[in-house]
Amino acid sequence: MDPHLLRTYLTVARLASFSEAARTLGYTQSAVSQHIAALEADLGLPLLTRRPVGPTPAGERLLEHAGSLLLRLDAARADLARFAAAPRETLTLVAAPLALSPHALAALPATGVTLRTLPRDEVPAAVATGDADLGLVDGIAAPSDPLRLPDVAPYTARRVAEEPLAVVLPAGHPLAGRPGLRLADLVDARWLDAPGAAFPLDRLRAAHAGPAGHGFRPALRYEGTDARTVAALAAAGHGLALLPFSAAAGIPGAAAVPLTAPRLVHRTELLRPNGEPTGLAAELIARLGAPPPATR
Amino acid sequence: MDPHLLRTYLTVARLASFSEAARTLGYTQSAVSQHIAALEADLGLPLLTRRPVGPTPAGERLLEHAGSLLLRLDAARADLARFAAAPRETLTLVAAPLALSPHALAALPATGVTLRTLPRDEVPAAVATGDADLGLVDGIAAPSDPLRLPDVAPYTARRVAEEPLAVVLPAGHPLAGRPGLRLADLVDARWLDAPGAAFPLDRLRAAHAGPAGHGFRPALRYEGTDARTVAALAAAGHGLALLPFSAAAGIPGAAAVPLTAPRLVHRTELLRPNGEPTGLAAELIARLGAPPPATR
DNA sequence: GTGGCTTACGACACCCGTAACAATA
DNA sequence: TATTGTTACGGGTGTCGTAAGCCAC
Repeated sequence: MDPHLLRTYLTVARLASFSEAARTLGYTQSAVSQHIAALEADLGLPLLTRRPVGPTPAGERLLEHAGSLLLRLDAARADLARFAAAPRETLTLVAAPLALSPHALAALPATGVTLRTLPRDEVPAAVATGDADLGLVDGIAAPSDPLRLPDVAPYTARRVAEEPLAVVLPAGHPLAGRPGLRLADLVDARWLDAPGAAFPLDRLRAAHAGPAGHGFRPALRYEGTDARTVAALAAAGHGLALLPFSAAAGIPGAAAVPLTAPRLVHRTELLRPNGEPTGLAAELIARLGAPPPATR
Repeated sequence: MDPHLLRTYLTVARLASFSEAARTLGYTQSAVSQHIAALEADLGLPLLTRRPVGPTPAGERLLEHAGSLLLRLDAARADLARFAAAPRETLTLVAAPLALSPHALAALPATGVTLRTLPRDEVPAAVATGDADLGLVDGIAAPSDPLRLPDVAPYTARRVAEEPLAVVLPAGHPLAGRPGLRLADLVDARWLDAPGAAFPLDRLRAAHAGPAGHGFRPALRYEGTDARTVAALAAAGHGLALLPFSAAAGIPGAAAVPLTAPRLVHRTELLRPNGEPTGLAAELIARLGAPPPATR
């Protein structure tokens, strides 16, 4: 189970072709063929069907492991590389779309920071592999509960902000006048399916904690990352949306009704590699700073 | 960053000796020396001090990564090996001490099961690496909240039981008569430090969610895994203990007072490798079975 | 001087590329 | 027959063990 072999296996499975994978990796087809053969011999199992090329059941299983394995390997190398490198003048901050609260934006220093936004679940990996120095992620959690983040590497997460959640509905909606709404009352409604900008619907199903599987039927799907667009879509009656209150308020034609039950908040956390932060990173951490850190 | 090199690095760091590591791994000292040199050359950093042998700061960092990396590698290999192996007649179940509720014990089939108990945080690794086929872990969580388990490998966790928590105090204790107790009122008390049988004290500090760091001062330390002993120690006045109600009740000289705030339960989950369970495992899962599974 | 890590060197295995082969569409 | 994966073979690289050096106690 040499990482090289895993990497070629992953590439072959992704591209569904030995020759394409060879081109991508800078090997000959022959070498790729030998890699796969070696892996199959090592594990004693066929991993790929040939012609057409695709993973066998065992291969599917290996795919689940190989990705995170290689990711962690990259993360380890990047973490050690940071140790050797001289402290840099500039710094990259990646953020999930909804993690950029006005407060966070105001806290950015004038110069030296590059900001990039990424889908929510790619942020931890970006920080782990050193693609970014710091990351802002958001999510739904019980008040003062840490987010559940994938542990692709040992990093430190620190609370940056918590704010209430709001359900966005058209201003004319029968429930729009309510002072608060309960998730349980909205299980059967149509919801905007906007995993990039709002939250994946199965996240809502999990939060609802009812009998799993059903409810929260998807209406229109939106693949962008702009929360304002989601709110506007909700205002136009394309489906409900759950957003942090600050992102939901002030949309023309929309009503933002606080979510009262279950007791959940929109939380954002700052991710950074373990260890002492360098100059500019330390400054940014302090500016965004908030309560005590929790290492994982 | 060949896994072999990581393995020898880990061994050398653990044993603080090149020659000992060589004996353990079946290499010569020379080979070990070359491994370390190769790793240091690859990363461009010194990882170990010689004479005495110990990790440098960068080496410390690598240790954090290397362990889980190799664990995941083992887990992947074990998972694939299961695919090749014939379904077995016998099955190993590992359980954390407090995860064995009377209900769970009653559900075990008459034959074919080997039961082993392990410290709480070794259970997921045991299931991942195939040392065990199924695992029972317990922990403290908000009602109907899944446990926070380390994701050493892709496995499936399924709720088996939830029950209230109780504070155990001596029968004569001033608070013993109360109908319920709040964790906040007990921050300044002395607590038994019994991470094996009860819960690590920093777990309590986290649950309390107050200003981190202090509170829940440790009294006597108990390193065994017997909950009954912990309860008896609490009865004898050696410090408070938090236990699942069923484990806390019925101890002579002890009062078990339900914990009322924060709203927490003792939850136990069944861990199994992803994929279709085989015959005997499927039976056990069904017997212990409860509500819907959640894959991670 | 002894124990323990490093370096030099040689044998062997492994890995990749070239090239001939096989199988599928 | 064209394309794509497999197999055979040869050269280069890497890895391990033996043995000699080096350094600290």
